Amino acid sequence: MGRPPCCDKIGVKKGPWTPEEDIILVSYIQEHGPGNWRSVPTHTGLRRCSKSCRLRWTNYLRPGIKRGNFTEHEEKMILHLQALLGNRWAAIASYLPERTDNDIKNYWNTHLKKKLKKMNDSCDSTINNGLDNKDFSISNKNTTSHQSSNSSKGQWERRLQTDINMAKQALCDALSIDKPQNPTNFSIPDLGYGPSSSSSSTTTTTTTTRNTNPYPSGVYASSAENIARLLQNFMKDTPKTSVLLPVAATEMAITTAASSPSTTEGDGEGIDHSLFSFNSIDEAEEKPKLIDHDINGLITQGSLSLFEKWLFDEQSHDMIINNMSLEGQEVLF
DNA sequence: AACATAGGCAACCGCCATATA
DNA sequence: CTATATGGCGGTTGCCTATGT
Repeated sequence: MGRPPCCDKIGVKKGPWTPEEDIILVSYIQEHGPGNWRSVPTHTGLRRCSKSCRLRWTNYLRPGIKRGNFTEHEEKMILHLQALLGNRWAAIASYLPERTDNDIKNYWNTHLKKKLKKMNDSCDSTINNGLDNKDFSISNKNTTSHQSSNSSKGQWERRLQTDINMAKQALCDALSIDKPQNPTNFSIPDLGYGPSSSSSSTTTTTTTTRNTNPYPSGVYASSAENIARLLQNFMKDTPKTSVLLPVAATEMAITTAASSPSTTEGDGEGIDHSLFSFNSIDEAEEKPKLIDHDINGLITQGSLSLFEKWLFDEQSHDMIINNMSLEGQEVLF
């Protein structure tokens, strides 16, 4: 009955991953592609649970992951998406392909939550000084409700559904406007976002890329230097180690360090398993993820792209956030 | 300089939906 | 159809580092 166990729990190693383990995992995935995690520990000899391997790959080793400080734009997007989607970090991360859900979640918990709390506190004091807090903004409502540990999942889901429906309504309104090509002209009254008259001027380079398509073909190829960095650290940390460095991984480090990302697709099952052959795999995995999990059935694909454009447009974003009816705390940033 | 505390982050845990035998 | 494993996700923990006393 059922499937065989992925790994025996006995002898499974826990805790931080060593560079050696990372390299073994990376080279294995480079050869076989991500997925089929159950076979990873047995084939690599890693004494890790398959789940742990998958997590390590998706959260740290996967090419294209951007680490370090979040930009102001990313921060705004997270705030906005969190207000819209709640703590659905994977869904939020799908809009920030360079960031992992874990990263976003951590950033939210360590930075943004405090920031919001601060703002809410100041807002509360403002409200107590004369404003009626019955009709609080949607942003605050959502934030507090999603964060509230007491709120049931059912409530949360209903709220999310309401939010999405409102966004959908707003999109329908926007699409009936004369110039649907210009997503920044959306007005989202139900969300408390004021009408926009801002032009869709250019955004940052990364944003521009994502504006056109949230999942550009080269998104993972764009920064695989974390693998190279890993190898560098590995070399630095264990200069005398005689661990057999997989050829593929070495080539990859050299390739990523030296060359710009390849834009060619590569033969999915080819012999040349370059690092960038992951692109097609990841891309194929991520694209439907967004549509299936987030707004599927609510927004058509055409509308979705407009929605995303709107979402990714920094200008409109600034406007939106500034117009979020935060009842006396408009100045968020 | 030594200790205490707080913050950040990687990794684990547990649940759920889905796949599979 | 049932039982069980897998993959995915969000919540939480615990270690490490930075900062304060």
